[in-house]
Amino acid sequence: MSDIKHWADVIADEVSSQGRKQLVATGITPSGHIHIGNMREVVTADVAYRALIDKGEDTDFIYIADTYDPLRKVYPFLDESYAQHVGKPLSDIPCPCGEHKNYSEHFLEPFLDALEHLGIRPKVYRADELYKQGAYVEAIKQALVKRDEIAIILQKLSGKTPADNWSPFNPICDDCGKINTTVVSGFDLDAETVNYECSCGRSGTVSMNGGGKLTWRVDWPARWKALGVTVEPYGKDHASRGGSYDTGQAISKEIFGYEAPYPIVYEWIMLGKQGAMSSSTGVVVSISDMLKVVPPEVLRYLIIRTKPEKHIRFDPALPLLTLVDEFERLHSSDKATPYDRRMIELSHAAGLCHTDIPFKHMTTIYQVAAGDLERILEIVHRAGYDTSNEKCICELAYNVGNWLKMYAPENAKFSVQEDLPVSAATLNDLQRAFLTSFADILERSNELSGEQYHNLVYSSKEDGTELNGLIASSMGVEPDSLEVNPKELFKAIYISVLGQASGPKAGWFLSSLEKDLIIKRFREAASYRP
RNA sequence: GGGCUCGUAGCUCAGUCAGGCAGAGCGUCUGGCUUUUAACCAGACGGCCUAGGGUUCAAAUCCCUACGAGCCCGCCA
Repeated sequence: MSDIKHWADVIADEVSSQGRKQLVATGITPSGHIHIGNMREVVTADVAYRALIDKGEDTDFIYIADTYDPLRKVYPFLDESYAQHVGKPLSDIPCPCGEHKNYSEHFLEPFLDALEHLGIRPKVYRADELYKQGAYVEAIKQALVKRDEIAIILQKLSGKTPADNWSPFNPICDDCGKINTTVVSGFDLDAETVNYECSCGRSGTVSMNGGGKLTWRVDWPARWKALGVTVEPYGKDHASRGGSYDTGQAISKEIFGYEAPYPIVYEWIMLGKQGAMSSSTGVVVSISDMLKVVPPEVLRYLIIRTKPEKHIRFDPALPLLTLVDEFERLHSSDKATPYDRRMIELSHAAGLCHTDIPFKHMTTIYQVAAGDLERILEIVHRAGYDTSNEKCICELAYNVGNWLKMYAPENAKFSVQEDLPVSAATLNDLQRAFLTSFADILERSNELSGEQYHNLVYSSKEDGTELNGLIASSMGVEPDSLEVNPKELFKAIYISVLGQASGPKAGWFLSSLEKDLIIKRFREAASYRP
């Protein structure tokens, strides 16, 4: 099936047209921490953008931060002092940590930082600046003049009748600073001003250049026209009949005389079994947390591999490992189909840092080394991996360490048990004989290297070796008739040390433990009969 | 109540627009790698394409209905 196209290329095919400049737009309101759910919007837009560029279309990509939207309520992560700011534009509210220019910058900056990591580089606009620069003045004038027509469109499509005093423009009160408490009482097209009355008692006049903003359902189509947007992804919340895309499309065409952009409707990202990701329910994985755990390419891949209209079930625990694995496999596979290769291409982010060490394997190495970077490098080297790119290995180790700390399920972790695990009761005679004999030999030897441990275990099945002889005599049989399957012996090691049937590369693992502990534990396990 | 989107292997999903033998990865099982594990390689198992009806020579694909999942319809992304 080599003729399957990636959805982004299908979109690019559909929108591309001779000579017209394409503008992919995206936007998010920076009213709180921006999570992976929101990330879908920008990644979707970026992929559409890249697909258009790859088709040779003249295309730009912009991101508009809705910094002029009012604060809706005091979110759980805000303190009560923010009650006084509810209703004010985000860009006029103080920063929660005091280190940013204002409230919206506080959330925007880390987000823009994450975009950089993901290789997403749109031209960034801030709504408050656009309004202040006058980018919306024409639209504001038309909207005010055609207020009634817009009201009819809204009524007809959404079924809601706007109130008598409704206006497409919301002035910002120059006394209380709020934008959702004012009522328009008049306007002057030549002076480019709007008169209002505020529920705080104030009545005044504001400029169309930043003195207020269009209400969302009008703001959106106004933006399409003002900036020339031709493609825009948006969440399915806008997609239902009578929703804001529907009304926006009509307003754009009938009021502003502009064809609405090509819509890309995307579904939500569901978090594990907990349902949709949403800041209000607290079901959230922030982008910065995710970037601590996985390379940016994988994050992009997560979003890119699924068509926008399907929801993505995202689980940062074990399934995340599978995802990373799948990505790495595709990345280095020589059997990748053109479709696979296209996905890899579209997943490409900034500063590609690639090692040939699988993420999953690193979880073992990391735990054996107890997170110690030098030991990790040592193990990696010993295992025969390419260690020339130390920085990438460290990055991977950093991701893995965070994953283990933040999301790893218990069964992906292992730790040396403080006491003899009760599962030692299941050990058979051969395993017991092996553990005793192994301990005996260890007692008489010096510290062993990982490889020596490894070889020592395997020597058990070879006639004439010390271990083989000890096991045979311990079991009271002739060495000739002794049948040893090393697999069983490894199991015995894991059970007595970890309480699990399997574990990391045994030799290297043992060498990371205290020799005395091994001897003591093996003897306990061998004689444990509850 | 009205609307939007989705339902394909145990799991995650391609394939649906343009009807033409039911696909991939993961997991599982089996075997291989005579240094064998949570590494690697090969093979196998695995499906009433949610259900029912319709159109058609031919339907996972198009149409209708039902069921299931998620979301929107509070001008609020």
